[in-house]
Amino acid sequence: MKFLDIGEVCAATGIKPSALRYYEEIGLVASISRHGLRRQFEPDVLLQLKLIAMGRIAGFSLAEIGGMFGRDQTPALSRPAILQKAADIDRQIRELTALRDTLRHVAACPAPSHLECPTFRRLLDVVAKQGRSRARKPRRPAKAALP
Amino acid sequence: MKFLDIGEVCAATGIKPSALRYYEEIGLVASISRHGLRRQFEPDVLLQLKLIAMGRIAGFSLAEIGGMFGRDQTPALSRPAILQKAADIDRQIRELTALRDTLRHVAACPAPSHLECPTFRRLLDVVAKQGRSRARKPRRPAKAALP
DNA sequence: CTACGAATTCAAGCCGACTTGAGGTCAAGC
DNA sequence: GCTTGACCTCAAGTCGGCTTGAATTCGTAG
Repeated sequence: MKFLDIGEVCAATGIKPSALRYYEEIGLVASISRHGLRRQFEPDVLLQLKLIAMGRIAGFSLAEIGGMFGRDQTPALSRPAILQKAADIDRQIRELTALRDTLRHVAACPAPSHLECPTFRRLLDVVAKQGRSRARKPRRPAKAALP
Repeated sequence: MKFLDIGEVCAATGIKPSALRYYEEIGLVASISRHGLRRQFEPDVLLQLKLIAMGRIAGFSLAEIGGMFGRDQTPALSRPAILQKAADIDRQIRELTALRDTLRHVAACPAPSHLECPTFRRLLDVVAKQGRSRARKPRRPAKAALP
């Protein structure tokens, strides 16, 4: 059984030990045993951490990520819920695309103030329309934080 | 001179007065005068706030957004720097696409544990390759919260 | 056998982005 | 002219996601 020492996991992923312990503390990953004090992980943890990194980049909280990919084999989220997440990401991709185009335009446009440039305003309108189409966000249920 | 009362701005954008004051405090937007105590804004602030919302969705911090689109007409960021941001967003889009595909696969795949599914692993590998090119600090976008 | 260095625990701290609460001010409507 | 309600200020609080620091425990190299 080749398990991975926490140090190896950190070296392989670039994640700090403290972060890894934190992930374990909140139940996002699990260490399988100890070597002395040192946590040992199954190699699969590397894939899980990759997944977690993906989720973070996509803007999901650790709690949401835990919900999407439960540590155990149970899917943890209903099929429709997962598809909803996928749709959310699609929307995010469209917005990012608009932002990217806007930035490229800003880099190219000679207008003195971008707010005066028609092309710029058009790009903003694109985003505005998408924003309008999406469902209303939670009415301050638990949180609205953005790190 | 038709200025917008803070209340109107909030109504138009869904942003809370407290958040708007915070944005002003950190120099992201500027109020132009007061009506009694009430802040008055130029109509352009609505576009600026749209821009800010875009940036937040894209995962940029308020500081970064302020750097990209300074309140005044000066571009605040060099042309290459802006293009670099655009390239970063392109990468982010690719990662989001991979995550979305992974989620859709998870919704469809019958394997007992996704870590055992070859398709799933292949998707992860796609992301892994991209991630290696440059580690990106994850930043959680704010969810729009209504009062 | 001892020293070393990496990992451990636990509590506390930090940053970003706001929100909340207490106490105050104001212009508009009756 | 008084009430009302939205806004004001300022300090403090919150939440997520870690990091840092102090004191400690190991396994391994020498």
